[in-house]
Parts: sequence; C-alpha cells; structure tokens
Amino acid sequence: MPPENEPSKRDCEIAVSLLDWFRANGRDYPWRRTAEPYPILVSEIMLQQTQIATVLDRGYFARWMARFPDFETLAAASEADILKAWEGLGYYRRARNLHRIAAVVQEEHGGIFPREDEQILALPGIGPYTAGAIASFAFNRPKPIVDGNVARVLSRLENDATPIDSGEGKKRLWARAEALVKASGEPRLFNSALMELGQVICRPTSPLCSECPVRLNCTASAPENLPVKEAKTVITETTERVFFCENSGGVLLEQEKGSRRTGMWKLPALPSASPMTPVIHQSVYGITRYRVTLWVHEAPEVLESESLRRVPLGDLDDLAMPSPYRKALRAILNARHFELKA
DNA sequence: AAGCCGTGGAT
DNA sequence: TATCCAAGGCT
Repeated sequence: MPPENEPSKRDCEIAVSLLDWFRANGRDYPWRRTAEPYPILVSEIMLQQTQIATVLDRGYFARWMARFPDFETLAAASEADILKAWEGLGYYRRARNLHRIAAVVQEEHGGIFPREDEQILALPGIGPYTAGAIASFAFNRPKPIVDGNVARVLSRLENDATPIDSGEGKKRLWARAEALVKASGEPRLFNSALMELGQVICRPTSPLCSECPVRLNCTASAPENLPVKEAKTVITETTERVFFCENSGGVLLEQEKGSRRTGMWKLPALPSASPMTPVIHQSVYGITRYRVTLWVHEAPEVLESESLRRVPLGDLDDLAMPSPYRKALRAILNARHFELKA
C-alpha cells in the first residue's frame, strides 16, 4: 500500500534549502535554546501580534521568566502582578489567559503541559497557530503553523493572489504549511525557518529575493504585490475625557471593569454630567480601529464613587495601567514636579 | 464571521 | 504624516 501523501520533489527541495539556510543563519532567541513547554508557551503568547524586538529588547520575556519561572509559580501569582508584568505589551487578555493556562496545567494536568492536540487547543488563548507552534517547537511534532510571516512567504512561493484572510486562502495556506513541514522531517527547525524567512528575507516590502534560499522554487512574479488581503481597516476618530485629581493622599485612579482592559487602572473618566473643567493635558493614541484624542481635565467637584481609589504617588508604578494613561500621568506629574522646582 | 482587542516600530 | 504590520484568538 503506497503512502497517501508522498512529499513532492519540489516540497523536499524547498524544505532542504530552507533548513540549510536556517542552520547557517538562524537567530539565537532564548526560547529557541529550550524544548520546555513553559518558556515556549510564554514566548508564543507574548509574540502574538507583537514584534520580537518588543518582547526581547524591552525585557518582557526575561522579566516574566525571572518572576514566574514555571507553571506552579504562575498559577499561584495574583492577577494584579500578572497584569503589571504585561503592562505596555497590549492585548491584556493574553496575560489573563496565560494565567488561566497555568491553573489548568496545575489542576487538570498534574503540573505537566499536555501533549495531545485537543488538550492544547482547548487551553484559553491558544488557537491553531499557537497550538502548532507548541507542538512543533516543544515536542518536535510535524504540525503546521501559519502566522503573518508564513502567509506572506507561502502566497509568494505559490504566486497565489487568493486573499490570505479569506476562508479559501486560509485553507490553502494551512494545507501548504502542513505539506512542507511533513516533507521537512524537521518540524522544530523547519517551522522556525519558515517564519524567519518571512522576517528577514521575504519581508513585506523590499524582499531580498536575490538572497532567498528558496528563490529557485519561488513562482512569485511580483512579490511586492503579495499577499492580497480582503479586510481594510477604517479608522474612527473618537474623544475620551478623563480627569486628574491629586492631593496629599495621591492621585485618584479608576479600575477598568468592562471586558476591555479589565482590572487595569486609569485616570478616571470625566462624568458626562459634570461641567467641562479646564484641560491640562492632551494626547492622541490608537487602539484597534480607533484614533482616540485623550483630554485630561482638571478634577470636577463631585468625586465620590466606589470604583475610584486614591493612590499614593509612590505606589503608582505598582499598578498595571494601559500605556496612554501611563504616559499622560507621567507627563502631568513631571510637569508639576518641574513647576515645583522652578 | 466580522468586529474586537494594544502597542510600537518601520516605511 | 499616515499607514501598515507584528510568532492571533475570541465571540
């Protein structure tokens, strides 16, 4: 009985070329020096929609691993500590999901990260990409991964203009990624190589085709025009009004309670019923499809509320705060400090 | 399934 | 300056 999916000669060539290139040129990252599920999981969650430079250069990965070195430590940590460690990385649900995963591993898997695909996929915050990444990086199993890099590389390799965010496009990409990782015989190395090719050679603009290890097998006629996407994000302008209220006891802050940025602290919203007090700081920040103009007002008169807390200046850095408010608060406090000295 | 969820760097 | 995009997932 012949094997069902014999790798094609072309796929074997692509895999070998990519593996050779990666063995000679692959970058050294801390999560590539280990096959332990925990650090690999942490890196994968941190790197979702986040650049490697952010996670490495700004110290997030190193600090996290020092503070929460294993599942047990992470499971025992408070959500406040976890959000604080994640502050500035964005998509804060990722941090809470990582926390929840640690609890599941401790309580349902006896402290051992599960190997079964279904069990991995069932963990909160782990979708098809991250499940494949852990299966291949930690367990060296031939599972495909398709992230933004891989989608770009594969659509160019096949000169395929099917939108990568369409159902058909995703189906093709995952099928190609699966065929290639199986042809490689080296899941851990190959998946890393495929992504890194997208980062350093097959870049979104100005791809370095003359240096590409798979150029002989690439069919792209105009690589700069690929991949094609359907979705176009329309930016909506919005306005946000908050207030700054400091006295000898510290600064008044409000804890977020909605689904968005839950548990994090911010400058309190200016009550819609309150009068427009003078503006003391203005900034603009982007969040998903919004461009928000943030106005920080002087405090209105009425300030009683259960969601508000007066935080001493020395404790401000201990609370997890989304970047726009952190920056505004620092700017305001710096200005005040400067005035006091002057 | 289309909208939502953060932030910073590159171009 | 504006836009894109980065190791996506959830609802």
